[in-house]
Amino acid sequence: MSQTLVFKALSDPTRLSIIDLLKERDRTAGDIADQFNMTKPSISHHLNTLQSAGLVLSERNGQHIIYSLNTTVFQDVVKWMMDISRKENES
Amino acid sequence: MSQTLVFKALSDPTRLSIIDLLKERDRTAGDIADQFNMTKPSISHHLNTLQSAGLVLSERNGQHIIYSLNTTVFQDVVKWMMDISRKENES
DNA sequence: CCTTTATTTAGATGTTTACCTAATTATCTA
DNA sequence: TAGATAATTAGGTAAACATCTAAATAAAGG
Repeated sequence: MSQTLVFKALSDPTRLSIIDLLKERDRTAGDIADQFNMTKPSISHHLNTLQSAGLVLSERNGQHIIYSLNTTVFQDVVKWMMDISRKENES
Repeated sequence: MSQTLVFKALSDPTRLSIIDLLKERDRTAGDIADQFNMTKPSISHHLNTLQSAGLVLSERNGQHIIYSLNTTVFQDVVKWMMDISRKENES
């Protein structure tokens, strides 16, 4: 996991909203795009950014591509962050 | 705390390195700049980005400005992330 | 006060990013 | 296999970002 890549993927409001949607349930690309006032290609680009960072997974199901959260990467980031909260001089 | 602003601040390798340095101990702006192959104004800009996101705090001490981590914001992000790991359909 | 040291602000420039429209690829079904 | 539907890739543009040099601000010390 590239730390920078993950944070870059999380640094856009549209992508954070996509994560919120996927938190409820897995969704197709079109389903996700319908929730936004933005073209499908733009959403596709955002999904690709999230996937490149390892934050989401995709699986084709016939004509549809279903996106889901990859929670393990979130857990890795949590570990890194908790380690910061617990600073050297406080450990 | 603006989620997007925090992640944007974390999405740069130089800024992540600055956080690593501050994890060891509080440091002056010049001390931080000395650790990088980059001009002081550039580092100053990065510190400003981190501070705007609430990730670091600064305090003037005579000629020096001392930077430190604001761990509470990291903890807030951890909470948000842990909530994602624990998805609706799994709770 | 004048000089030195520490740091930031301003202004300029090349690169990256987010978005759009148009075109392409992949799959399903009649 | 032709037409419809789902999604991505390609190409272009405007805004944002990282970096630099030069100039400005702030404090310390002779």
